[in-house]
Amino acid sequence: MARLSDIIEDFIKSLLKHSEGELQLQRNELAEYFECAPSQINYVLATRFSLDRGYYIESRRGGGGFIRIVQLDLDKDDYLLYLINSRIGKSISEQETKDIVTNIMEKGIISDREAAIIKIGLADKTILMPANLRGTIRANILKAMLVAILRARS
Amino acid sequence: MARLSDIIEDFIKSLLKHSEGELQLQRNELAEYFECAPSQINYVLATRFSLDRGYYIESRRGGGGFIRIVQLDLDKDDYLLYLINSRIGKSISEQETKDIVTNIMEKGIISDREAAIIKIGLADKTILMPANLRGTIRANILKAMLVAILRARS
DNA sequence: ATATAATAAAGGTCAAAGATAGTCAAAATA
DNA sequence: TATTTTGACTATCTTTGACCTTTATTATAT
Repeated sequence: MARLSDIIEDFIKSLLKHSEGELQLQRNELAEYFECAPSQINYVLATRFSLDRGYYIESRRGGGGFIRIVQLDLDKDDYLLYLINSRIGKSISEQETKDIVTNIMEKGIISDREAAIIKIGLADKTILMPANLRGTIRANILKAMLVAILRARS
Repeated sequence: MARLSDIIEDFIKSLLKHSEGELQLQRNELAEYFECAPSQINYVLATRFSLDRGYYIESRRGGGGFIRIVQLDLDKDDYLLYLINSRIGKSISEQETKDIVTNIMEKGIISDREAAIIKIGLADKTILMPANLRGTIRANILKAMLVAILRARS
């Protein structure tokens, strides 16, 4: 028996195909269509449309609320993708971050100013948290920012 | 399904475009035009034409009363300093951050891509910490990034 | 004519109700 | 055991309406 989550995944992917990699839908509507709990939609999004898999989710609550799924334009040997999926991991130090950011600047992927913004924002001095948390926070933010760069390129 | 508040927002913005950044209107008239409660106009003004978004509202009650919406045009460096030294403070929400960042983008202080990097990096979803810490972390990072922008320009 | 009181004509505030989406952990299933 | 499904509870955003405040105009008294 095919799992419902997989069916929903396929459904969303077929919608994405017909909409140029960007799609907006309503959680409750979709849940009703598949006769499942609304939170199952969140489960599908979290497990099948994660950053690691090349998707980015935005949403809004309240009247007229929605969920937007953006399919990132993935080039298999994209260096940014490697950073996001393999290099950065769960936690990263300030020095490693600086090295990575300087590197993508030198490659011409980001500007001097973008590099400066990211480096100062993710410095130890800026993230005033216990060291163990700091590395995690930094990794999450850095990965998210690289996604923004990936997205802005196409 | 489209939010009425967004429609009213767009309407006001199109009026502003044709009137050089300053506009006077009557609350009840507008409410009647959109068939909504007059207080919804206040809601739109408060959420879409806030200071953070670069607008200033004046009004007057009684006979001949009006609401005036002024699109602010500020000195870039002064505004950045104001944000860093007064506006942001110890903690700031995701929505306020988005408003501010969108505003400085519209003013030409940062690029689209820089705005996207900052907004995605400082989203609730990115900083996965208890809500109280999140606001503090965000405020510190945002201020640091604005400093980088201030330094990199001029 | 002048001061004052009543009325009308705006706009403001706030909280409740309505509309979505998110989280988390227990229960079910593979 | 790991993954999936469900549901109770939470968070956020929008819409509405009852009640409040301010300003202008008109009526009244002196």
